[in-house]
This record gives sequence, C-alpha cells and structure tokens, in this order.
Amino acid sequence: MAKKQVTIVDIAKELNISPSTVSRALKNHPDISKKTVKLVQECAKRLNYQPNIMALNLRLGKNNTIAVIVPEIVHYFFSSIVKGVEEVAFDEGFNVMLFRSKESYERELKITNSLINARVAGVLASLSKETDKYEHFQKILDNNIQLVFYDRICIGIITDRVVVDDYAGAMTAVEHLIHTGCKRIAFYCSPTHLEISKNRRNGYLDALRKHKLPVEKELMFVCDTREQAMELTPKVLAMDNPPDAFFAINDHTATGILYAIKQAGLRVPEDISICGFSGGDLALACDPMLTTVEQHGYEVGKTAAKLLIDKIKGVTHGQFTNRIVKTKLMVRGTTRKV
Amino acid sequence: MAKKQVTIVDIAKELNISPSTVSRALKNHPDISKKTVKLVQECAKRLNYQPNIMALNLRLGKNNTIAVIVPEIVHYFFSSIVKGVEEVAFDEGFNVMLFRSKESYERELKITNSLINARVAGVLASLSKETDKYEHFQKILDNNIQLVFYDRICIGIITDRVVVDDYAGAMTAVEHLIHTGCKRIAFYCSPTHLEISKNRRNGYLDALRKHKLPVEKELMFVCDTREQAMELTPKVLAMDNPPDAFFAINDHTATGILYAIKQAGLRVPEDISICGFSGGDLALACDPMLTTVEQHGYEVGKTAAKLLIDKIKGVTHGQFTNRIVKTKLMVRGTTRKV
DNA sequence: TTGTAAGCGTTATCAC
DNA sequence: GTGATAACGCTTACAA
Repeated sequence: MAKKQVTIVDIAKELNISPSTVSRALKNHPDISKKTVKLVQECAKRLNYQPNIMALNLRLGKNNTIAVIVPEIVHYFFSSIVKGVEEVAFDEGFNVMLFRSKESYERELKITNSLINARVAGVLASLSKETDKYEHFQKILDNNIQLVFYDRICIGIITDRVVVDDYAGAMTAVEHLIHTGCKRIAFYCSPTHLEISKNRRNGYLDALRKHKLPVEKELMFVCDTREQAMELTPKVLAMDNPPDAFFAINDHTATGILYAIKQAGLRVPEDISICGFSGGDLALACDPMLTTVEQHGYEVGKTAAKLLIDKIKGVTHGQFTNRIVKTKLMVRGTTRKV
Repeated sequence: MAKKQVTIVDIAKELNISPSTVSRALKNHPDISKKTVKLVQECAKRLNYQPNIMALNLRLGKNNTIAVIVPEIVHYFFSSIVKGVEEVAFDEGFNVMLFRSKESYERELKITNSLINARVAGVLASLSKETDKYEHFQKILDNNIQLVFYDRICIGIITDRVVVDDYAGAMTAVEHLIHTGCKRIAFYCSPTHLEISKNRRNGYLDALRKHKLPVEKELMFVCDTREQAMELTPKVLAMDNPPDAFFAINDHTATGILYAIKQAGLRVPEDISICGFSGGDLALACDPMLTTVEQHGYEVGKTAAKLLIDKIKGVTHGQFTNRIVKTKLMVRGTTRKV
C-alpha cells in the first residue's frame, strides 16, 4: 500500500555513502568526484527518487509557489490573466495556486490568511468589489510575502501594480463614437467606488468635453450586466431625447444593449451605435460583431507575474513599479464607418 | 527587513513553557489546562503567530494541495470546472494548484513530474489532445498521489473518472433537430481519436438511425473552430443537396456556422437550424440565440474534486468510481419550434 | 498537566 | 572528496 517515498537516505544506504554526499552529487556539486556523481544519479533514477520539495523549502526557508486571487474564474478577462500568470510561472519554475474571492471581502480575508500559513513566495491580487479595508494585504507584506496588485489595485498599500489603461481605452472608444457621428452617448457603468469605473468614466467625460459635447447626467447609468442592460435599455430608448450611442463598461452589458435595441426594431449601427469593453469571443458572436476595447488580460497576467517573480528573486526594479498595459480599440460592426 | 517568522518556540519562550505544550494548547488538546490554553492562544494572537504549513506537512507526511491540469484556461467549459474544483477544495481546506497542458504531451509530462516533486495530495486531470502514452499518470499513482480524470479521461489507467454525458447529449440534440423537421443534419466534429468525439458522434449516428434517417458520410466533417467553420460552411451550403441543419461539437464552431449561413443570405432557423454543444454566454450573444447542449462544467469540477478529496481522506467509494454528469439541451432561437 | 526527545527530508557548516 | 552534525518548524510517544 503506502509505498514509502524514496529519500536521499535510501540512496545513501544503497551506495554505502553518506546522505550529504548524495545531496551534493544530486546537484552536481563541484567537490564531488565524477564517479560518485554518476553512481548517485544512476541510483536515483533506478530507485525513482523524487526530491521532497516540502523538506527542501522548509530547510531553505523558500517556496516556489505563488498565489493568484481572482474575483471570478469564469470570466474572459480574469481567465486570460490567469493564463498569463501560469505561463510565466511555469517557465520560471513556480507553481500557481488559484483562489476565487467571489467578490467577497470575507472570503478574501480567509484566502490571505491561508496564504500566510502556506508561506507562499508571492501573491497576485485584484480586489473584490466589496473590499474597502486593506489590513489583510498589509499583513501579507508584514509576513515577508511579495505582493503585486493587478487591475483592481489597492491604493492604500505601497507595492507594485499592473493596470489596464482604462482611462485612455474609454477615451479612445468614446472618441471613435464621436468621430462616427454620434452626439448623445449613453454610458453604462459599474458602481463608481471602483477605480476602473472612475477611470473609464473620466475617459468618457473627457472625450465628451474635448469634442465640446454636453455632459448629461441623465445619460449615465449604473448598469454592468447583460440582464440589467436588457431591462434598462428599453426605458432609455423611450426617453424624450434618446441616445444615439451606448458605451458599456463590459461586453456582457453591451450584448444586452444590442439585444434590447434590436427588440425595439432599431438598427445597429445605422440608428444606434454600441461600443463595449473587454474583448474576447463574445464580441465576435454578436451580430453585428461588437466594437469593443480589448484589455489584453494575457499581457496583464504575464507582466504581473514577471514583476512578482523578479521581486521574489530579489531583482529590484527601483522601489515600486507601476505598469500600464495598453488597451486596443477593436472596431467592428456595431459602430459606423467614418 | 526579513522579519523572522514567529514560531511555536517563540511562544514557548515568551511564556516559559515547552514547545510541545504550546503545540497542544494551540489545537485544544484535552490534556492541557484551560488556563494554559487561554494563555497560549492569547500570546499566539499577540505575536501574530501563523503555523507553518510546510513544516506541518513534512512532519505529518500530508499535504493539503491538489492540482488541476486543464488543456486550456480561457475556455468556458474548463474554467467552469476549475471554478467547481476551487469551490469544493476551499470548503474542505485544500489549496488548488493550476496547470495548463496547452494540449501538449511534453508539457503534461513536465507538469506531472513537478507534481510528484511537490508531493501534492491529489491530481485532477483531463488529457491533452496529443497524449497517447500514459506512463506519466501511472507514475503519479505509483507515488501514492490520488488521481481522478475528468472529461477527457484515460481509459488505460484504473482510477476514478468524471465525464459529461456526451452520447446522450448529442443524441438529445440531434433528436430535437429531427423533431423540429430537419432531415439532413450535418455534423461538425473534432478529430475522432478523442473519446468525446467518438461519443458525440455515436449519439448523432444513433439518433439518425433511431428515426430512420440515412447516415451520410458526406455530411460529417472534421471542423471544430469558428474559423474553420466560417471557411467550410459556404462550401457545404453549395453542395447539390445541402443540409437543412448543423450540429456542431462546440459553440465556437456553431457561431462560425451561423455567421456563414447569414452571409449566404439564408435564414436561421427558418431555412437552416443550428445546434451547438458547450453552454455559456457565447450562446446568448448570438442572434438568434444559440440552441446548445449545456455541459455543466461547474458540476463536473465539484464532483471530481469531491471524489478526489474523499479518496485523499481515505473515504472509499468502492474500488473505483465512474461519475456521469448529465447534460441539458437548451432550446433557443437557432432551432425551430415544434 | 506538562516536559523531553526524536524525527519528517533536506542542506549548510565544519571537520577529516 | 566525503562524512558527521545541526537545523528548518512542527507533532507525538514516552517520561515525569
């Protein structure tokens, strides 16, 4: 049954040498004779020896695991980030632990505690929507665990950050709508306490101002899911002076808008234009295909993981780094040609 | 700088008692007096003591980490599975390590080796498309690591499995097409060496036979991406006797078919029906919304994780278990009403 | 009720 | 070149 694991001592006994010699031979220590090295490595292979990383970590006070906390897993942007993290970590010999905060502060708290217990080498985190206290992240730093925030960053904690260029992305999107002739652009946004909401909102507002369009409060709505959009949009279309374009904070919301507009018998983009924010396959499945701002989650993940691993390895980038990953406007069928 | 971690010995010194007493007090051992317990736990909190799980695992020969190997991360079905796994693991006090095989045998090999080094307690795996040798998984079992396959299972290895009901799902889908009046149903499928391909293909074939429809080789194609579908479908529509329905092995492919049919000026579902296989938001973004077979990846993940953790805990379900997660046909707009 | 000591598998330090 | 020993942080017989 429980076949005991092969240890360095087993090899030592087998060869009638000491464990320390085996240890050295296994890692090609220069002091050890070629003969012994060969002997040991052969024996290790024969006995199917696998070094015990837990023992090694304990001895060396190190750890080759990093943790990623995501608000959601089934989510184009966040899963792209995880993909990027896994990619870099794998190449660098790190393992990735995955945690989902479920947008819950409580859960985030439990997660950060278990990360401290597990003595992971580093943490990549994006705040849950609920989170407005940050001691648990400070505690991570206090325990000498490296920390990098991505996307939903934490302003209160001094550490590295990787964000998407929300402001410029939104600005570019809204300018595109303006350039294609839209005058009254509605904005569907998440609750404004989130940094990304603020930034995208500012991009929207500044684009309007830059092009001398009036900012109208009644064209800005808190609405960030498909379901909400399907319910809200008919009402918006029934306004006295309805918008001629919609800018949505994510593509799910945009698909809801598209659906409602078609239901109302209006044409996209002839009558009304739509622009989303996210990227991914959802935009391609729409008819017409959705114009959207691609966020390059994969890049965000890779950048954040590199930053984190550099910090773990002690490669300093200056005191603390702020990386911005550029967005890209993907012009497709839900906006008009110039 | 490197603030040393607080250990059980620090608490012992602080209180002038022995480390073993501290250890026992920390876990409410009945032998220890209430007073000491209280004292120790207070002190632990005060010094911000965090148990070192690595040391604990080493001592106990245990490990509270399980690994999931997925072929792809940015993928509705697989990410749903990961979500289910994380959910169950979190509740049971296990951490989840995530690995992406990238559909590569080589990578799968590296992953399984590093899992053995890491001495994870268990592994959840779905085969890469390339994989046709299985020694690396046998090696996992040989190292006393629990193993459960999900979705793309490995017939050659005797262990627990969780699969989706591909055969019945496909059968139900094709029968639905038949019931709504379709007579010539094309099938877009993945390469047939995969179990899921075989099973869905058999479901398709048996549905045709059951309803006395001819099986026509020229209506079956190897095609499993949106891009391939966009390229292939116009040719299929130009056949002498074109199909009046398409059944696709995944929703991405189905969206490609939908696109091509509309481009050809045909109506869905009036002229041609489409049914996909996957589930998720992609189907809802289509116009009309896609009729598809929902695979319940979240359930698959939860089931697999429960099975694995039960095995780790030594709860036996009989010698080895085979679980089937039911699919569900989601009838929407790309198929006709009865 | 508490303390002592051994050991989990590994490596670093110091001998020889 | 190689070996003995201690240590990483923790638990658990066994002893007191």
